[in-house]
Amino acid sequence: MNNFMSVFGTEQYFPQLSIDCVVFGYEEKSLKVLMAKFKFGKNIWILPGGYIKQNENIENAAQRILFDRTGLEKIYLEQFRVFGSENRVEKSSVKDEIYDTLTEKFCKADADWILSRFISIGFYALVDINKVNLKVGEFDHFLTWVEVDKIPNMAYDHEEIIEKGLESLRRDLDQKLLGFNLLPETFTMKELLELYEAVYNKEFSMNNFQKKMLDLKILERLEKKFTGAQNKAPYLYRLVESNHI
Amino acid sequence: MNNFMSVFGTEQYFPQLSIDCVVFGYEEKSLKVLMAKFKFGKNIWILPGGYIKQNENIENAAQRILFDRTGLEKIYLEQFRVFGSENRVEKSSVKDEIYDTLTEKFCKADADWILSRFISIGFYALVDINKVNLKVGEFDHFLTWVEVDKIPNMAYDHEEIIEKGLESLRRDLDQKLLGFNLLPETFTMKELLELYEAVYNKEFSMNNFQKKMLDLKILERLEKKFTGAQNKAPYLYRLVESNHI
DNA sequence: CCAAAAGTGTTGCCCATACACCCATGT
DNA sequence: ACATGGGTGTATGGGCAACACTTTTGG
Repeated sequence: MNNFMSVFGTEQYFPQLSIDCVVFGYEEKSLKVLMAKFKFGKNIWILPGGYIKQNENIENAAQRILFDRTGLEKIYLEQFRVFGSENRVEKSSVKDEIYDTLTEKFCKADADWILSRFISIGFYALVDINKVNLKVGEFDHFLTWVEVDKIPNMAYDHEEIIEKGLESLRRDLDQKLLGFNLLPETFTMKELLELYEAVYNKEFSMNNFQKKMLDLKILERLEKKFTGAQNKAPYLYRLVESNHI
Repeated sequence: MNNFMSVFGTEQYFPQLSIDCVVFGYEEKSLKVLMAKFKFGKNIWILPGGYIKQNENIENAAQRILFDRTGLEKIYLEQFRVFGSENRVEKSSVKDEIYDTLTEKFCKADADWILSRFISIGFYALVDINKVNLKVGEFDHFLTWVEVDKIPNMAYDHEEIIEKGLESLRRDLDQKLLGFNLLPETFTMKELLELYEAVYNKEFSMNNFQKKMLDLKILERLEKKFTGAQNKAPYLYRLVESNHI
């Protein structure tokens, strides 16, 4: 194999620049983050990420990277920070562990490219977890959702990226009314409340929360949701069209 | 001159990745931004920027770039966004205007490197304008402060960068108590008020502002400042040490 | 004493919180 | 009828804005 030709196709990408995504989903009253078990090495967990093509803008690159993993288009995305300490990759144990495997699978040039020093643009994404169809990426063994308070040890600085992503989400959720991106089309007020409680890891009182939400005039009340439980049936709500972000 | 060797020294930097800084200063009741007249071409205005060395972290690179322009160390810096639409540089008229000049001054390889597609990390910086000693950078004809509401047409997407930088400053100023970075050590309450008015382009009432600031318990009252004016002399204040950011 | 501007006190409003209560649902 | 949880109304307190007032300064 020729050492000067990339098998992976590195020429089409920006060198030393990557995107890492903190994809948030909400399920069973918990806020979860999508992560991948790395295909090579042992027990290496990483965020879904990828590279930026030379003729692609950054947001589109992130959309493409996430479409490949989730099958979803037009995901809500927010750039929140750039990560690039000198030793994110080189000083990590991951590098030694996978260098040989990458050289075998691709070629030396690719392994060097992939394991050079990278600066990574952090995005967070909000998805309706029920609409996601997980599909592994080039370097993923499998993908899985993990609750934000049960994040395992992760490769490189990916734990820090999740942390800063969550901070940014907390800063923006209420201000920009982003929560609806994590829920299905219709939802009860209690489900919305529980989403907020999951994100902020703190309890809110139902009636005041309801008043605040209804005062915003962005929700339309639909029919009641009869669950068969012996109590008053809650109303379903939907975000009025013009307020979708 | 050898086309394969860089005169400018591009090998030491991350390719296609730059930093652009929106440096804010406050003077004569106005919020100002530092900008440079580009050394080549005609009437091209750019933000102070630069590149990231291979062995340097991002924040340090920004500090270095600004130290070179202002003589200040440990400037307050905040990364606020990445800019990288496909056509920031290529589609701009600036490219054609300066390509030949750059080829002459450096070499073709350098001109190509400098005018390739760049993704730029936007920082905003807050400085005490009186402490700044302006010094031109490699590509600057001269540097100057411009009021935020009098920004000229700028090269590439630098107007957008300033706009987003100002939005970020407005979001952070009060929350993170950053205003003091724009003022000298000691200041009157009115000066602080006027700084806020300049940043938010809106008036605040003196007594309520004063109450809010004093309630924060982060200011210590010093001696009065006698200006010779025939009115009550205002107190000087200083941010108490532990609250410096 | 007076004009100018600094600094303080008082009131009312809005919003978030806490508490109490009423309503629908299925057994 | 009643337990369960959804949904609404009312009082309380803190923070902010508007207004009125007192204090200091140099002429």
